[in-house]
Amino acid sequence: MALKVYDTLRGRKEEFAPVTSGTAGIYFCGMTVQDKPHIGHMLAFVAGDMIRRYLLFKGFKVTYVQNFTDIDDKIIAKANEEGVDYRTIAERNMKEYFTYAEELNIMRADVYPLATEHIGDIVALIRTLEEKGFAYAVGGDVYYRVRNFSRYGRLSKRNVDELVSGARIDVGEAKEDPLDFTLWKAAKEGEPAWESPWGMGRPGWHIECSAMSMKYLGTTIDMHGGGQDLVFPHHENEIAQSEAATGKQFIRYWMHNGLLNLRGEKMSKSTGHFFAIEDIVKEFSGEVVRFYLLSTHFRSSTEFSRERLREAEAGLERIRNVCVWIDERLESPRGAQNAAVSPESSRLIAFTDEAVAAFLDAMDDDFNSGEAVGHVFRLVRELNRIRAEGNGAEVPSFEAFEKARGAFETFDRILGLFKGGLPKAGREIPPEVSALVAEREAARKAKDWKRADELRGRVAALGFVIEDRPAGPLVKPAR
RNA sequence: GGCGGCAUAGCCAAGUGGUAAGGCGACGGUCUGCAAAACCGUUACUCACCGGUUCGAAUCCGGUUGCCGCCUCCA
Repeated sequence: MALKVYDTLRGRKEEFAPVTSGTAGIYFCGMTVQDKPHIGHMLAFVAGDMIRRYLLFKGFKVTYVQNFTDIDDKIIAKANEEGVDYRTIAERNMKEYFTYAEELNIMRADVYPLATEHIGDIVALIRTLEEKGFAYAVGGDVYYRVRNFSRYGRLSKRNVDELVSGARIDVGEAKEDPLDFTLWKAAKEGEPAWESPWGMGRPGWHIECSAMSMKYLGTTIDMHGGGQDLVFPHHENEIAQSEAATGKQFIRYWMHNGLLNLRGEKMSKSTGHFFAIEDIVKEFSGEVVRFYLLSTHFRSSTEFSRERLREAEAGLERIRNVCVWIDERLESPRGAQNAAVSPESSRLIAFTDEAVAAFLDAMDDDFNSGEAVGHVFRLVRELNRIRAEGNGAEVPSFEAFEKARGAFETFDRILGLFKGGLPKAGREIPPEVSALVAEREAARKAKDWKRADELRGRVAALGFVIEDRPAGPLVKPAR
């Protein structure tokens, strides 16, 4: 099945056809680093990461660019508030981003362009727009002439004439039309500023993304992603700027993730109504947070909930347990001795193939990770069933278990479930823990349950849990 | 007011023409010294409501109700 991608502009799923066959250029709108990242941001970046991983899995040569907008009014305001340079604020929040991106197993982008490091490209783009009649300078400001771009409003399904009522002219602005937006903003006294043909100033919001995306990915880019709240005006303006300058289609597929709400209200930096990822990661592992975010299709908006996180934690633990069991089977010499052609084996191999195929079909359908996760769980249950019932001759073969492990490797590679690769059987148990476990086994043989429970308590205090299996105790790190 | 989207079990959630994935939870059972993990069974005769198209609709069309987002900074 071919990969289908929902494009916001066309409003429907389309078969993915990149500019150059076999390669995919993706630009993902990163943060304006005015504040620390919240869980809603992370949803967007996890979604982008999952899309990228899937394209890599499909064999595409992917170039992934995620910007930071490191200069804007809010950053300046924050810097003034704290009495520091704007860079201090920007750098601090970028560092925060990287810390939690790593927690959530988000791959590093190929390029992380900063607005302030691309002033030359931005100025050049504005000059082009000026020459083509799409931009005009008034004093030290430069504006985009929206009504000159006939396709304006197509992405966000808005009619230019109906937009006028919402638009407004701020005090001190000298726009020709209320719809026009700022490309370059003259600096006030004491503000960070760069040289330009229009005097000292800084780029407006929107233009940096046009300049940087085209610089790294070309004039026509395969995919551009971001939150649904960026559709208007940010992405609408990006199209206007880029296509007016180049005369070419800017983006082939617009991908917008749904927003994460909190108590029925969108999380927002400006109102302080949000959960910083920093606080959530104190309660749940980054892997759990990621799994939670991927359990729903990225395009639907959802409600942030600790209860859902707890459910995700339980579910991920199930997957982890089965991976550990597969590893145990493959590591045990007994596992290798089973006949390759038992009915159990062929059944498991067929089931695994079917589950992987269904998983990939779901991913091909607009990266439907929610459905894909369902297929992961189907295989989990099948394996657990074998584990519960299977003993003796009907245990599947080494090859069948290898097949199962391969399936989970595929799931992990695409969804990024586990930071250090697939969970393995506990082979790295500290000697003091093993000693306690052995002591407890002796107590259990002697039916000294009190002593056994006490020893289990001591093992727990060291951060490990014991599961008494028919074949002996399994020790694993507590989660 | 304009534009867009969504309504599926106790909760979350997949499903765009062929008769309801999956997870969490709950209840009953199995295993177990206990626990943990796990398995089996039960948990939507039905997909907000009303019409229509069709041999057949949760899925398409029209209408109604409710919720949400955007229209201002925002992933």
